Amino acid sequence: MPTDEELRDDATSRLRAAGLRVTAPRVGVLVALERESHADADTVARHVRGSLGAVSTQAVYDVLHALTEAGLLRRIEPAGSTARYETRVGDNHHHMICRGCGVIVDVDCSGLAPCLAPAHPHGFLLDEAEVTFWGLCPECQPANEENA
Amino acid sequence: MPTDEELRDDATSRLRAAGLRVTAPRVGVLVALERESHADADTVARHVRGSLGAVSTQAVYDVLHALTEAGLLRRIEPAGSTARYETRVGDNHHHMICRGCGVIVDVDCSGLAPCLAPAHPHGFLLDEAEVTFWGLCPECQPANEENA
DNA sequence: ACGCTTACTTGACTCATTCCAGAAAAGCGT
DNA sequence: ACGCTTTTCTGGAATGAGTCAAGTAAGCGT
Repeated sequence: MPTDEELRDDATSRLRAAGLRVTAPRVGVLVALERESHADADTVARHVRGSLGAVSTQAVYDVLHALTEAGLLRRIEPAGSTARYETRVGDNHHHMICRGCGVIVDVDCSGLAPCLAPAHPHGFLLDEAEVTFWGLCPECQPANEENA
Repeated sequence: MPTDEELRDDATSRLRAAGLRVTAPRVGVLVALERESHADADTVARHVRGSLGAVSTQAVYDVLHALTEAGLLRRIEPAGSTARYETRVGDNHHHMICRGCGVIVDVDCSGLAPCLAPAHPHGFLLDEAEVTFWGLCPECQPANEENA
């Protein structure tokens, strides 16, 4: 478990590497998402406020957009949920989402070539295959069986 | 191209088979989605009003929910778009979405077993793998190249 | 045809997110 | 350290998809 300082330093490096100014809200957002991946804008805002004090909602949305634009964040929009963000970018990994508690877990792509080539592309020029697995996490499986 | 009457009869049968009451808005919604698949609630409402006259927005939402619940419709929520509906249910097909014009095209699953089994399920009990292909449709490819 | 039950209407309302605009603050190259 | 430029703040308002609630209308089994 890295310290907050390590996370802040790392976030700072990434911001500079992307040619962006290093500001407290930006670093805070990156640290918050390292601590809790797949958080929504509101959750990120609460994390950032917890460590930095007052930060406007506006600033949080601005930062999330700017960092997503710069490729430092990836935005995902699972069905039935608000937009969520993660710091893991650059690889085309996928997600498993629990229908019970909503938890989102990263899944490596495992290089499934078939997933990138549908049987009939109909002339489409594809650049991404987004895969979302739906099911029940270990926590929610027993609870669900009892209800059934 | 089936006639409206054929579509209405077919929709009526499906409603009865599902044990649902046959009402004008319900039949209208099913016919609308046969005519234009992957339409959002607003588009469905406009179609239905075009053929039935006044139908409340609420009724459209109620019908879409009820029919989705009953398994007569499938709801998809692509990132950056509102919820969309289609009448093709029962098979686990996927979608290709054009980043240019937003058009959605069905893609057969082609039985890609790997897509249903991630490398590390982390104890999840999965019931669905949702695949969305992103790219440019044939129409939007030239336009995009010119801009580049 | 009757009446129970389900569906539809109306209108107010929530929620995430965006936009607006001016002022204040802060980063960073020199 | 200075000053230009970008970012953030205040805070108010608007948007658009979707929901809630209570009354009215309509389907359908008898």
